[in-house]
Amino acid sequence: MSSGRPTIKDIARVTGVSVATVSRALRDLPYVAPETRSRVLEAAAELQYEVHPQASRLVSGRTWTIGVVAPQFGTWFPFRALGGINSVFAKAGYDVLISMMTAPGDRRRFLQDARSFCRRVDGLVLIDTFVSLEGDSADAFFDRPAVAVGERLEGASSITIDNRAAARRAVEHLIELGHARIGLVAGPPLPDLPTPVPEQRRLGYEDALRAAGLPVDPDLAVSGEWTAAGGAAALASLLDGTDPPTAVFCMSDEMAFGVLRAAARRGLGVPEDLSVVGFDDHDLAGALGLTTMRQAVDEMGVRAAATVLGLIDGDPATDITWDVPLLVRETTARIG
Amino acid sequence: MSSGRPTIKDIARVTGVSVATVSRALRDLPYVAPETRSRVLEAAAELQYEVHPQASRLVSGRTWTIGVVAPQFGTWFPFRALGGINSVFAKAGYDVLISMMTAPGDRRRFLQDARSFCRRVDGLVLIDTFVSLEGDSADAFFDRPAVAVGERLEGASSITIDNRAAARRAVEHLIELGHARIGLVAGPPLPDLPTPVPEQRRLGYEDALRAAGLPVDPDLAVSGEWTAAGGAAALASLLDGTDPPTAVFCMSDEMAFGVLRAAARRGLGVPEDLSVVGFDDHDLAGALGLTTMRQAVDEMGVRAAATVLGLIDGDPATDITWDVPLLVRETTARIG
DNA sequence: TCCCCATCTGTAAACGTTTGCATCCCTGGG
DNA sequence: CCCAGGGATGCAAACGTTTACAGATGGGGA
Repeated sequence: MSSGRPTIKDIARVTGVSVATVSRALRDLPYVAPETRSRVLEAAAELQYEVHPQASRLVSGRTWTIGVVAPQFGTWFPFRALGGINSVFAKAGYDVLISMMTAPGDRRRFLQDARSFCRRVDGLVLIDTFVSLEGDSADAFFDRPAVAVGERLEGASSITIDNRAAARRAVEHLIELGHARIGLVAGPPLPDLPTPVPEQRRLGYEDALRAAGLPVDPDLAVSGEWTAAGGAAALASLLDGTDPPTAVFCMSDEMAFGVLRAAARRGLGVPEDLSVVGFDDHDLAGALGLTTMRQAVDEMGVRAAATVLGLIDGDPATDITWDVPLLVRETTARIG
Repeated sequence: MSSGRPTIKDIARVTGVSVATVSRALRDLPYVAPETRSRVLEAAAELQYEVHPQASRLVSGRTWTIGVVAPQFGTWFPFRALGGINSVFAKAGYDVLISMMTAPGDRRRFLQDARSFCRRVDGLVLIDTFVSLEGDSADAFFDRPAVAVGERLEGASSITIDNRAAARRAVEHLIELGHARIGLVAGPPLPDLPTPVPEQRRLGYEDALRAAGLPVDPDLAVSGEWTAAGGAAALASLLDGTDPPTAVFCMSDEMAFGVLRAAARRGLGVPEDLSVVGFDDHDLAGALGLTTMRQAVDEMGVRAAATVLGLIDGDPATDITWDVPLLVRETTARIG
């Protein structure tokens, strides 16, 4: 009666041993005679047997699944990270379950479903989720090994960057090149995603100015959407002001791309007339020659995944701060 | 003895009914007295009960999980699609399991694991996977409702675009503007990913030229990597030839971005000196003013997901060809 | 009044594994 | 020759649901 997929029972019948022995043989457990084991494996191959995941999971308690939570604000960052994360887990034999927050309303839904989502997985990677700001809702995550990338999480591991220091470094670079009027192209706080990132980068910008004894001119800081179009609009308003900047720091590369484009349309040469530095090292940044702060997202993803694996094996929680080096390319130059 | 998470049994004990009744009440099945149902629901809420997915899946056979397979060649396309796909499934109560092919070797691994991957899911979305070219390995996918996006799949549903016609349309646009020497910035066939896409787009390019009575000059077709850098390199070699083109069609927007950049570095004005049309409608295309063929990836994803849901409900398989309209922006102009 | 049927509920057998425990056999040391 | 002990195996009870089936109750039509 082997109507459906073969089960462990079928193998037992064929080889003449008990299901227990088959189970042990298949999982390389000790106390199985070599000859028995090979007979079992042979039969399994013959029948094209594959373990029924649900059954195995029910009794063992392990799901062999990792949950990855990612927002879809800005497609670039989370997907890149996902690539790194996935490769590690695939190699380790884990399935990857994703939960993306596409629309604003998704965040509430996500937090509500968090408990049941966690129940399906052995571990979690939270990308830019900022659950730490959610109070008790976040508790759901803590009965599983979890690592947050982009935020520090009490009771879990984390991989973060120092946004403030990195932004400061970017602006220092411009100051070193002799710029004194430096604009800030800021992204707004995201609706529905309580991230401190924009604020941190703004503070870094101000830190650099103050440390150099330069004034912090509110007219030089404008914000637009976190997109190329937003960056273009921001630059336009910056250039329309009296006494426009000779350089700008953009909170993201995508915004910087918009700035580059807007500058070109106005006939402004980059970097001769305007220096631009971005943040991220977007896939296109290299090809477009954008000077930027490199966030090695895929490597961070790999590391996050490895950390989860470690936590599952009982390693203690760790907080890693990832380095964000300045990458000088062709959009910044000494003030002419 | 409720040490771990509460089970259906706990609810049964608390409310004084049998587990069968609890199960029925929780799932909104008929033949449960309204008063009983409300008592059960109350108790479930009280205990913070949640169904144990593995147990439920074991017996019912449904996993409430959808598998999404995506390559990570070019981060843009698959992630955009994933966003659309995910939103639909989340709403319908399905988990989304992903399998990404990050490195070349991943493809073989993926095909080997296909059978067991399929076993975990109720349905599949295959993004640019081109399993149809794999012979019997592809059979694994066919015992589950599946929809392929990007290729036509015998025995499954599909959502595709007509690459040849779209490419032809792009080139026709250039011809209509008076261009006669039109370059092709082609992407190479991908290692490890047997896709007919580059070939199709090349044929479309040639179709347009031939239909207009223009010669197909092999010197005008160069290929570079599927990246902005590749596009830049391709344009360089195109311009270094004798009798360079006045317009180029790029097989992807990312390549077109590189072309734009390379043109600017050479002091070539776009579109005055060179017209450029891309393919995809990348996130950045709008902000950069790139004329391109719009592939509405997220909508395709949404549609693919909805199709899978339909297949699960017993709908017949369908093949959808998605429209790819020309989007005229600012990188193409009448020759002159 | 009787019977039938619809509604409600409970019992128990699945689903396909894993795993604690018991059993048997065999070898080697005393 | 006996016994200890470990290797190899089997038995059966879980794991937490779903679901076929059977039983109980009550109301309405003949």
